[in-house]
Amino acid sequence: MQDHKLEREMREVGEGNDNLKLSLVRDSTSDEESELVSLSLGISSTGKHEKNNRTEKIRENEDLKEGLSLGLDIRFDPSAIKNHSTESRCDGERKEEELRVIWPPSKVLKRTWDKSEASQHVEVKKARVCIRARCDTLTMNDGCQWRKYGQKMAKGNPCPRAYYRCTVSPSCPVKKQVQRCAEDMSILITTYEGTHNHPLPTSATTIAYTTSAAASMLQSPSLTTQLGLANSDTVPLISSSVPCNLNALNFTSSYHHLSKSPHLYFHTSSISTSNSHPTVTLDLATPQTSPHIGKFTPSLSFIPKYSSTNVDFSSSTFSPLQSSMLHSPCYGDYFNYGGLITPNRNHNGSLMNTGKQPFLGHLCQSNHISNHTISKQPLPDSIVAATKAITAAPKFQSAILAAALTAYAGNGVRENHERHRVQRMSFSAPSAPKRDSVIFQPSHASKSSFGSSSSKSNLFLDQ
DNA sequence: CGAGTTTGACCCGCGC
DNA sequence: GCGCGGGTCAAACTCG
Repeated sequence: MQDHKLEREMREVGEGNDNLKLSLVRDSTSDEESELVSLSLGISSTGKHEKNNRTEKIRENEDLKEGLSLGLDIRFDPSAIKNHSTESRCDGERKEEELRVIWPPSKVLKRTWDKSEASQHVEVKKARVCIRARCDTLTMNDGCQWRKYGQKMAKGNPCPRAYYRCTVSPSCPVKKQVQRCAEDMSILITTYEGTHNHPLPTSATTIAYTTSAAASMLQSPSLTTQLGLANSDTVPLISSSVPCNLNALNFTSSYHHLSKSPHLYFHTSSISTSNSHPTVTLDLATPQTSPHIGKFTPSLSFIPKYSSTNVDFSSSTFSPLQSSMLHSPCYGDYFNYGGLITPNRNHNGSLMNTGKQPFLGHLCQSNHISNHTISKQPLPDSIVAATKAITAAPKFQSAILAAALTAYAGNGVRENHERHRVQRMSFSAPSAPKRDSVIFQPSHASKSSFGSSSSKSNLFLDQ
């Protein structure tokens, strides 16, 4: 019930802005299946803690009644959206503020780095989300600000593991580990742990949403039972094909009537509970053939709200993730489909480049991406430049990542979507010679794609 | 000079 | 109990 309300309000938010079309649709069946979603923390993979988990599950289900609850003790506050829908929808800053996800801590935290307090967060510490993605930079730009506090050589990997803390708030306990994959140095393995206890920029919430959603899946006893995680195995979700109804991951944009399948298939992800930290791994770097769509799976489905033959993002229905991602002040600067590409700036007006990647100076000048340019007039120079701008954007990688993660959730409903007019944004398989390529591939009516790499960027247009 | 990074030392949990 | 490895601390260093 509340989900439907949220859905309606989210859509209203989108319709209030010409460039923002939201479509958060909860399937009518999801009310039933939401019972299967447990957001309990500190899930144990073994049966001996099952009793505790059950207690936690009951507690968490009670929490669910109060609002959408994400894993890792994250609370999604629908009231913020409600407020948004009832107030001004034109004020960009206000929208940004209101669309920020407030993640209140389970308790007010002082700096949790000291050991005495760290012990109080053992449970929170247990759930981790590991993201494997091809990335040429030192770290993925996920929208958050991080401070490196350590580096260590890990056994069996020639590449050092770096430790970062979130510095958005001095009391934020969130940490991440970054390490290159030993087998493939182009793959960056980022492991997130903990819960932000402060408002996040929208661009950061994309990752936070998805990782926490994945964590919530990990923490679902029902799911773990289905997957046989009680045996402390790593379970490839691609082979399990277990329907995963994730409240948090169910942000896949769709029309209500299309959203009949609440099933999510994580084709290249896995859950591991073999160590002290139950970890869900979202593998965005491994190409795999999906039984559902027959090609590399990370693809993002869009349903054009209006008949669209262009790559018109503003007229497509995005999930909240996608919308916030693409229309946030951060992305908006780069992803301003009809506007000037300028570097991101943080709240203080200073340049945001948390990943330390150098901005491409020329890209900060007068490169434009317009709907018209993208969809109608292939202009190689400007397009290439624009593509570079997009891919050089400090937040873009997180956009890609979030979109890809969202895409996982979207795969389950794709089959339905494709009976209709579906625009699809897909992320190319790394089998391509160039890495980090991104393909926006609207199906049927139109097709266009961005491609980029560390060495060269290309934009392919195919009307 | 302040903020962020580097890096060796230290702590702690776990397996043997 | 011991050793190993992961994780963290904090002084030194770098950079803007």
